[in-house]
Amino acid sequence: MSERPVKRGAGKRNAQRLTTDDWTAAALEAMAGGGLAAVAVEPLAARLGATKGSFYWHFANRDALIEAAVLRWEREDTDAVIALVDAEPDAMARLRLLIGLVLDSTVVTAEGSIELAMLATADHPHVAPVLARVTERRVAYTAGLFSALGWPAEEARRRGLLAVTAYLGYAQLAHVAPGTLPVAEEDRRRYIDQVIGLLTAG
Amino acid sequence: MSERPVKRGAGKRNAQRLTTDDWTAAALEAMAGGGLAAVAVEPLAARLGATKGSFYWHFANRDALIEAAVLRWEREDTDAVIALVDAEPDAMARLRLLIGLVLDSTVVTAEGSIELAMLATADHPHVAPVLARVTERRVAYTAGLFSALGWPAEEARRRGLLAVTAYLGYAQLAHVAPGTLPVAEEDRRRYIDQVIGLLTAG
DNA sequence: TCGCCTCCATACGGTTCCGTATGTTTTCCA
DNA sequence: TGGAAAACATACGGAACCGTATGGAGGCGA
Repeated sequence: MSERPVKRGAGKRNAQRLTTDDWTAAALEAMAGGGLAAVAVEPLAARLGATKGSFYWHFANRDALIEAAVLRWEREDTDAVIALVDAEPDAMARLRLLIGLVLDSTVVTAEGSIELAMLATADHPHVAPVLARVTERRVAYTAGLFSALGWPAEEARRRGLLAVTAYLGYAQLAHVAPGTLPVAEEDRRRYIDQVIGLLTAG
Repeated sequence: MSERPVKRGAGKRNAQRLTTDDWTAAALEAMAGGGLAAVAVEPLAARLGATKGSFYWHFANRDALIEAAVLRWEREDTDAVIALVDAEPDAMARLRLLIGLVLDSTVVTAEGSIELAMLATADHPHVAPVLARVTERRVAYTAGLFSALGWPAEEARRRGLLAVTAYLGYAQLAHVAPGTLPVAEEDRRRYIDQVIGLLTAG
């Protein structure tokens, strides 16, 4: 447990004055731990060593904080994997890298994932459009990978769709029934190889 | 919209006296619509045309209602598909039937699914064990299907795992980005055929 | 029919959060 | 260095919920 509130992004001074970024960072942190319901003004203020007076100077209301937080998440955290994978020149290696990265990410951030919290509140008016955009980008990118591997557009789309569902479902499994997943490193590797093999079969 | 509160299971009389089943049914209904947070005593009582006085006679507290509701869901609603599929004698036909049924179920109950609400509150002390049991049963059953199709145990396990993640992910996709899924009946059929083809490839 | 037990309504206190109103401190610049 | 503006604290009212306390209506057996 970190003693003081964790600063996100470029470290500001450790003074008392808070910025809007401090609040959105705390909001995302709270969201990762307790879902959207944990993004509550008064608890957040207490966690930051401040009061509501500070918050309501930076934001109009709780809803504005939520919107700013999820938009920040979309902007800063969702394209990281795609950017990393896209640096790889070989198409097949890109696919391998992508599958390996995302399946590993589910176990690393098993408890307290922001993404799981977003999925858990997908109906919220400010969460829904963000999730829709992020998801559509992922499907399009993954489908593009299969296109680059030589499959025709519709076939590539279906395989990309299956790949994304396999990731989303894996994240859910890691959350609700981690015992069903392969734990040993060798078993994990075999599972990933199997997924890649089946996704590129035929 | 149904005018009067919907009775779940065998229809009781329409009188004023409420049973514990009436309360758990209303709880599941509320959960499907608004998640676990919507399972609140006072709103539920209002929806049933009663007051909290009635509720606290049938249950010790809100937590007891939640536990009873999720246990009822596990008991009554989670093995329906397995029971249906298991009646089919041919193994390959069982797999086809299973995949078709579960992928169709995601679109039918797109809004207001109890299962999505459970996944969204997977951390709750009473929800977690139920979800874990249900998920493990599903993985085991699906792995069994692949075993019956001739694959060795570990290989069957991996394919069953992939099948379950494909379902869970599909349900999430249908919820957060339905636009990415095939809408036309022909496209849906092609996608299902593709999934089955890849799951049984090699 | 009398009293008991079941089932429910009413009324209350307590908690947690939201949002506003208003005063207080800090910063920074003219 | 004074004073406005920015950044915060304090205090309040209100909503939504939980849980308890208590009393009342209605069936049912003795």
